[in-house]
Amino acid sequence: MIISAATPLLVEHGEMVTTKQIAEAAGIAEGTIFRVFADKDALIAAVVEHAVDQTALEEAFASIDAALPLHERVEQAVVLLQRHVVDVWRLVSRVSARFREHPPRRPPDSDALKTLLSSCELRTDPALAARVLFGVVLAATHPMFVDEPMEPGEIVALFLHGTAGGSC
Amino acid sequence: MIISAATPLLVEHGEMVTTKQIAEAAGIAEGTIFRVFADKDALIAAVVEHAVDQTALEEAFASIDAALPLHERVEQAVVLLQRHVVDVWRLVSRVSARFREHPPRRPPDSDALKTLLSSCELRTDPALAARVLFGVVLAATHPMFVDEPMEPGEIVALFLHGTAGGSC
Amino acid sequence: MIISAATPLLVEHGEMVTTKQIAEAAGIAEGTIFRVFADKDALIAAVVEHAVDQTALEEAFASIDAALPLHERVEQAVVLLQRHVVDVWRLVSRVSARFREHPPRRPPDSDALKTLLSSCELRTDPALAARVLFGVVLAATHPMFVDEPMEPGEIVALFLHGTAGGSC
Amino acid sequence: MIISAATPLLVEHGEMVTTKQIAEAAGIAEGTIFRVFADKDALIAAVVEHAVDQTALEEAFASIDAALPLHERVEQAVVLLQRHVVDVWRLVSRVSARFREHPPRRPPDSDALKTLLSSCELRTDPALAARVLFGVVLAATHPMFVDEPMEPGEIVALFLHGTAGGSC
DNA sequence: GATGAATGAGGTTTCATTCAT
DNA sequence: AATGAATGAAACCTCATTCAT
Repeated sequence: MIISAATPLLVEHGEMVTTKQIAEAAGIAEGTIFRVFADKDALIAAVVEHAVDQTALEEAFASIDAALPLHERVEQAVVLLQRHVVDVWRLVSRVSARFREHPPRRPPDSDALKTLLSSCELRTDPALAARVLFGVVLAATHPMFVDEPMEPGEIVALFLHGTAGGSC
Repeated sequence: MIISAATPLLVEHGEMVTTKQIAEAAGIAEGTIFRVFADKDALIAAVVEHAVDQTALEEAFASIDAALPLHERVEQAVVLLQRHVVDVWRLVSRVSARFREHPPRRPPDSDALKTLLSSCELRTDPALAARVLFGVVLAATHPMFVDEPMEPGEIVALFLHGTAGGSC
Repeated sequence: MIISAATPLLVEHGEMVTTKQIAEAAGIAEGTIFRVFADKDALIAAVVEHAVDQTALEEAFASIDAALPLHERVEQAVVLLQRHVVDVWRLVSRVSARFREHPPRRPPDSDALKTLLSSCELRTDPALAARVLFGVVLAATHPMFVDEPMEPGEIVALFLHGTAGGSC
Repeated sequence: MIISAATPLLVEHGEMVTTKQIAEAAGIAEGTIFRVFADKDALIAAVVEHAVDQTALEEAFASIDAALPLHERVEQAVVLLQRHVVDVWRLVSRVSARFREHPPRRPPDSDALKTLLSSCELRTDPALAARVLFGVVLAATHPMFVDEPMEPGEIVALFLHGTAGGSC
């Protein structure tokens, strides 16, 4: 599959990746790429569209049991977001220029995630909570920011209770 | 100055920016670039090195009055980080591939910021607090995540007290 | 039929025509062309050979009644040549390079036309007369030279009596 | 000069000529072509425009002495047209597709040639005379029609007196 | 026999880099 | 020192040709 072969190369090299590299990685001839995609730009667009397709992520959020205690629900959401951050946002940030006009739907916009976070136990509105959760996960997971991803449980605690509350 | 002319172009186009574009923006001839930098790669490296140079940021952190109440100190730090996020991390994320080997020093690594956050009022260690603060600022400021940056005061509240504590 | 589908395309695009275009016009698969012709060059050669096949033209010339008055015979020849010029020479001139070595038989070489013009009423030899007739027809008919073809009768008059003989 | 190097190649190969061939013939690097012309199409357009520029031809016609006897004037025009046919119309006919919309100015449209032929000694109007002269010259000169160009004097005689007037 | 997806050689075009001025 | 025309390697892309179906 061309798209799956191209994705890691696009993460690695950005739009500087060559069609030759992609063809080699996909085990096909260079010309074959252009039977499937009009040009290199269309291929990149397809890779990104495929990567940011959040159907799977949305379904995963939706399948989290709403009856669980808040911190367990959030922890499961964190695990999903961590994987997504590594898989997708490294790609998106590499080719962000092409999102000036039509930015992709962002994980914090997920309705299922907002539903998950619409608890009377939180004092913020769900949309803001989702965004903050994503930000903390990002900073605690993305290789641009940390060498090793943080543990989900630790992320949940920071998200829920903040950093204040020391011993003095 | 070549570097200052090249920086916004590098943010805009990533490494796909051409030396011709940079020369035009800098108001010099294309060939002159190569009297200053060995090749295009050296120019990009210099742009990034200049951008991530945190001397100014470090000094700004250091100049925050340690006698201020915690939330005011943090708010001033948030303002600095927001500016830095917009100015620098958009660039870094566009050319992140070249940081696989030698990643640049990240804002949360700032000693002055850690000192600022080494308060007994926080229950986390300063390094973790700095990282979380950066993550929240990033998610609340970067155009890839929000259309409009959030207010610093709001960010501080989330950082310090988290999202928990609803009315039930 | 591949050849008849390819002919107008070859007139339109010259040798730049693609085998894909020809296959589409002929309503067949691209690969089928190569079951019939060794390669694209052989197809073009066949198209040209078919186009310049003057059997029909020769027979038409031969069927002109030799008992008719000279100017009527010539006029019928002009009509035939005009059709031939439009149909064939637009093609030949587009691919003329391949005739450097083995040029196709040219209309003025037609034996029947020469016979038609071997009249004691003409002061030129038939071969020259045929060539001149063809030249006048060409300049008076080909869309490269005129917007609208001239009337056959007018062409005959010029051929027979030239342009001299004004009122002074 | 790129244009003068490209002209004979365009006559020889039509639009199938490669930019590599042109660069080699011009003794320059292939890339240099694209510093001068936007693309291959612009180069071809420039070659044709240069070739069909009839300023020189027009001036040459205009410099023919109007006081000369008609047949001498015409003979000088024939010589000019013969050279032009060989130089220019072989090129134009090879790339004629691009003249569908805006055909180049044709030699018979030359005002100076019409003036030259506006003699009371001719019974045709000058525009028609010019076209006929061009047609006869074409058929008597172009390598697509004759192996060896005919003598100018012979062409003049055919033009002026036609072919009729045999011995019976 | 016919098909059309796949191929890859080769065409057009770009662009980092050089160097005579 | 600065220039920018020239370079040519390499990028993107086309298309004649092949071959498994």
